[in-house]
Formats: sequence, C-alpha cells, structure tokens
Amino acid sequence: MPKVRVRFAPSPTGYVHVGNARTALFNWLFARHHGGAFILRIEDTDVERSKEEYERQLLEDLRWFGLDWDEGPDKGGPFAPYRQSERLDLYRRHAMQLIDARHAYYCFCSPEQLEAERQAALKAGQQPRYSGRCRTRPREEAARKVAAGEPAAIRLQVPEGVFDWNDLVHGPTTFSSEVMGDFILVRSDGQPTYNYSVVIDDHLMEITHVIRGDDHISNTPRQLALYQAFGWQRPEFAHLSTILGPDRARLSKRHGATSLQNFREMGILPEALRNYLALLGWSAADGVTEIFSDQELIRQFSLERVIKSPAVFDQEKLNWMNRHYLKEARRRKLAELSVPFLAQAGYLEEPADERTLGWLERVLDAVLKNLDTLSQLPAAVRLIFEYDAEGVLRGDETRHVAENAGSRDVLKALIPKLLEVRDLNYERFRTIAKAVQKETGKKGKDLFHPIRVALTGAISGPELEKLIPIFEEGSKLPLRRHVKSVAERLREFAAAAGLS
RNA sequence: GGCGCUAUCGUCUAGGGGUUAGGACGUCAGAUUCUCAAUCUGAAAACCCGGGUUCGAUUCCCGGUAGCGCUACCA
Repeated sequence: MPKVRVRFAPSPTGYVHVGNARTALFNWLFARHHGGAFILRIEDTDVERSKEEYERQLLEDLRWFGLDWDEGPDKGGPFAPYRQSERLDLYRRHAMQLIDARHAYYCFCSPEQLEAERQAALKAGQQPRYSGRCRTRPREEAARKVAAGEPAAIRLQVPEGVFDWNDLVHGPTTFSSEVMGDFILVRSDGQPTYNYSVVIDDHLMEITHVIRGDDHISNTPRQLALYQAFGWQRPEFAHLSTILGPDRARLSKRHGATSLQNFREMGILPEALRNYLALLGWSAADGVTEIFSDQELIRQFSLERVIKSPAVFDQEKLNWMNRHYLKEARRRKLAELSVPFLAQAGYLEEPADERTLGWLERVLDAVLKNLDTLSQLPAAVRLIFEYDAEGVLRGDETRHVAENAGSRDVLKALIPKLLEVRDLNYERFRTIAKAVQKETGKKGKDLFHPIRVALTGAISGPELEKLIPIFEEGSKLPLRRHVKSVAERLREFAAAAGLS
C-alpha cells in the first residue's frame, strides 16, 4: 500500500470554523496514525473570498490549534506550489488535454441565458441542468471563436451512467449522471472551479485519502467523472458529518463562538478543543474513554469508528473538557497565558515580570477550579484586586454578614491582633483565629464567614488559606493595580464599619 | 421540485436479533468544606413513526416523517 497522503484544503477567509478545524484534525490524526503525510493546500481561487492577509491568519490559527503539516504554502514540498492561485497554469494545461481528448468542450452560453433556462426548468418542475447546447459545436468553430477573443467556459462532457464509490465513513454510495449535466471546469475568466481544481490538485499531489465534510458528498460524482475522463486512479473518500448548533441548524456565527480565533480569545486551551472535537463523530473502541492525549488519539484513531450522523456542538461539554485541561496544565504555562486576560482587565502590565508570574501561579492555584475558561479569570480575581470597604457595607449580602452583632464581636477581637503581626502567613492567621474563637465563643461558619466578608468583600470565594498569602505577597508587587494587604483591608474595613 | 445524507437519554456517544440498553456533559439530591466551587456518592433521563422478516426487533428490510446538504461560470 502506498504511503498515506491526506490534505486539508481551506479557503483563506480569515475564519477557521470548528467544523473545518475538526476536518483538519481528523486528517492530521489519520496521517499521523499511518505515518503518512499531512498536506496543507490553500484554495484561493475564489478571488472574492480570499485575501492575502487571511492566509497568515489561517496558518497561525492552525498552529495554535496544535496541528503541523509536512507540506504547505509556507514550507513548500515536492508538489509545490500549494496555493491554487499559483497553479492556474496546471489547470489550464489539463483542461486543454481534456478538450483534445474530446472529454471537454468550450461553452459560449452567457450566464444570463443559462440563468433564464435554469429558472424555466425550475418553473416547469424539471431538473435544472445544462442543455449541452455547445457540446455539438465543431471544434474548429469553437477554436475560432476563442481565438477571436469570445469569452468561453470549459465544460466536462459527462458520460451517461452511474458513479459510485465506497465511502470510508458512509459505505457504498451511488449517484446517477442524470443529476449533474455538463458542469463547468474553467470559467470564462480562466479561473478553475472547485470541483475541477480539487481533482487536479489531489491527483498531482498524490493524495490517497480525501477526508472532508459531507457537504461534498454530492460533489463527489462530479469529481469521479473527472478522474474517469483523465483515466486517473481515484483516491479513497471519507465524508465527515456536519457540526450543528443547538437548534440543529448548521453551526454558524449566530450560534456564538465558532472559529478557532473565538475559542482562543475565550481562553479555551487548544488541547481541550482538540480532545473535544475528536469526540464529535469519533469514539474510542472501548466506548468509554473520553480524555485523550494526542499520542493516544493518534494511536487509536481510525475512520471505521467515525460516525455518520451529524453532531450538535455542546459548549458546556467543551467547558468541562477545558476545566479538565486547565487543572492539568503546568501552572507556569497558565500564568503566562493569563497575563493578556489580566492586562486587558487593567490589573497587570504586559509582559509580566518573573515575580509577578510566580505570584500568578498561586493565584491560579486558588481560582482555577472555578473557571471554565481563562476569559473568566478577571471576574474570578476581582476580589483580589478590587477591595472596597465601603462597598462591603453597602452590598446587600455582605452588609448582612458584616453588621450583625456576632460578626462585629469576631472582627473587633480579630482586627487588632492581626494588625500587630509582621509577615502574616496562614499559620499565624490560624493561630489568631483560634484565639478569637476562644475569646468570642464563635467557631466554624460564625467565625470565618465574617472574616471572609471583611477581607474579601464577598460572601464566597477561594479558601482563605490560599487568599491570605496571595494578598500579602501581592501587596509587595509593583502591579498596575495595587493588591491590598490583609492589614490594609482590615484598617479600611474597621474605619468604614466604625470598629476601631 | 429533484437527488443525496442522517435518525439511541436534553447533548456527545457505546452497543447490537434475546442486554437491568453502557459511558460522558448537563440537571437534581446527599456527603465534605468557613463560603462558592472542586471532589466523592447516588438519582432521574433514550432506541422517531408505521409496516414487514423472525419464536423474538431498538438492531435487518421497506415506507413515512423530520433535520441537514447538493442542485452555480461558490468552496
């Protein structure tokens, strides 16, 4: 069996949809599983849709996603170029070859004329397909018209019959030639159409397996007709199901985050997205395992276990997956990833220095389990950076806790003791808390809840054990937004609450 | 309209002629904690409908329905 060669062939639209990302991922997994090659090819023949700066963005998104390719526009390869816009000559040459072999012909029908015919057929309740009018025109006449500069498209003469293939996901699939008519290969402006260029490229690049979205199923017979006309061996085909939104319509921007860039900005980890997407349409042989390293994914991946039915994208489950990888990730790496989010909230300078990064690791350790995504970080650390004693006394929930008599007793006993301490740490805090417990008779909730409120301004949050060192260390750091120490907080609180 | 694809808990899925139809997310309840989470334990929750084939269909076949796709000088 020849070496496996697969490709991912996106249009550079500046937006990599998760559906496409999954297609890329499956191609990549398949290639890596078989020790084959994964090729990136840019389909930029649709001038309207393609912009040059989008290509850079596309490569960057794919790299962020964690895929690497063996051949592509940025790194070249034995079948270069990998940009369709640079392969125009190839398409033209092969089209001429087809014309010479009488498998294709020039068509001079105007788009208006064709559209009118199409509408008429539709109105009559008939299958709209090209009449084949130009098919019978003598070659000499056609050549003359072309030479005279008349605009002409090139159409494939599709033979009558049946086109079928054994889809690696869907099984045997059949289409009749009746549904397609003689379709266009090269537009009158010289640009190749998708169904044409894809065949030329896949053949010339020696692609062995075409793995793509199932919206291409209906295109496959056209491409088969082309392979047949050229007498080329065709690749295997595998069609992946569509990803839907919660309303079962094709997932689109109106459903929320759908592009790699969206997920990146949300603070979804690429490894989480990879793992989640791998599970959309594929499952492991044991039917149970869901958390996979890339190595395991590569080892276990097979097209036989890819499912045919469409899948609804579930942001909740992605969030769960992301939480898992957030907890798993190295703290240092997360600290670095967090900086942009915190800088944007106005808390930190970017880039952050070493000490700040070290401190951030502690912060992350305290708040991570409350996060779905990194974009939720600013809200989670709000109580670290923004302390406002007046606000505590104003807030409905906090005021209730801070102002009752029991709380005031606790805080009255606690604050002077705490303010005396140098280099406060949790040990010392704990000792003092015990003393206060003895003195006031309050314990557990009655003891700690008022302290929490006075210290953080919130009725819930991370463990005080973690917060106290964070406050103390943070207060010594030159951050854009100063973090108040325990002493600063308590002094402010005492003043605001009239406790001193 | 024509052609095609698809159909197991709300969602992602495993399974497959006889199963207590398995797992995960989410939901709910309990345990734990200074709180919220996290964690652990438990619960509720599914074979689209109608015909066949069969001793027996959720599974195989046919039809229907629904959703999606293609039907372009878009990709």
